Amino acid sequence: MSRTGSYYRKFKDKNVRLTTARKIILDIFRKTPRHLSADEVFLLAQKNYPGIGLATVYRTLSLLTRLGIIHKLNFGEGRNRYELSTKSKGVYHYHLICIHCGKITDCFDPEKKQKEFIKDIEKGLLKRHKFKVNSREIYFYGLCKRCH
Amino acid sequence: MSRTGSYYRKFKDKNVRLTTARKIILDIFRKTPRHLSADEVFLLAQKNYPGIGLATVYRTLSLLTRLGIIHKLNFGEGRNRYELSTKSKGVYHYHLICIHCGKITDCFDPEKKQKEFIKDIEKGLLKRHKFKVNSREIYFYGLCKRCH
DNA sequence: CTGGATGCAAACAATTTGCAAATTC
DNA sequence: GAATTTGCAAATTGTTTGCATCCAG
Repeated sequence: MSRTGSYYRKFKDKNVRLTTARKIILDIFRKTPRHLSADEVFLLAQKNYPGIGLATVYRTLSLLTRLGIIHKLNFGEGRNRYELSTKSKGVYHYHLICIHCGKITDCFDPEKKQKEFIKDIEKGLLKRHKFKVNSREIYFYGLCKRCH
Repeated sequence: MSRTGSYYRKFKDKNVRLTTARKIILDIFRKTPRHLSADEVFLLAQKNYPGIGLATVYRTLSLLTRLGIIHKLNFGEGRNRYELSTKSKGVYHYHLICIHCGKITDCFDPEKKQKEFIKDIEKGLLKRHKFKVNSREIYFYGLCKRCH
């Protein structure tokens, strides 16, 4: 509830209505540690809320992205995926994509210095390019454990 | 010609036919320092080769990607873009995407140490995850010079 | 000459949109 | 009660595919 509350506050702040569909979808992201496609969200949502429409899912995904609550990803599959934004927690992670079997792995930064390094790069971007970084996406493509 | 030759060799090696359409499209990438969508490639190709079909463009993009000559990118616009693969030259670069105006900027690594650092991360991925990195994509989303 | 490559149109798939009915505040 | 939000179906858009014809090797 405490964490949920912090999300709900973002709705209030922007004068966005807190509807059943939106609560359900937000909950799905909070409970599912995966990169979900619109379709997958739709299927999961139907379990608790039959009758929800796919269009609503799309509209909600777009809204949550705009609110900075979730983050859109693309692994080159021809569709988008979404994950809870970890920006607030300051957790940086990479995505490993196997070019053979398609498996996607989250790789949380095991070393403090890596995060520091990325911050360094971002400072440089601000100084040299006047570009203010909001979020970052780092993908490594290659062969996973099982495929090479 | 010398560089072109090195691309053509990849065709020969894989027993892939060197057709007019393919030469034209390869040339477009060699001459255009931008991230091109299939549609843009199609339009540019028509200038030198009217009558080329969009399907051929798509098939060629897929082929060149498979040959490792170009690299597929996605900036969350709902379509893919492609750029000449710089892997062979060992040049790493980031993409800066402005979330306000949509402008995309290439940012070539200005400091040697950054490249070294990424190599370091990749060594770690191999050791800890047994994941062999083939290529990487780094996107920074935020506000560009003009938008903030 | 022969199999791979092309162009065209039709097929697909993900996402978006218009609109009347239902909800939230 | 007023203004958003929803569900549905239809419309869009990027990409893929089937097939007869064409062309590189």
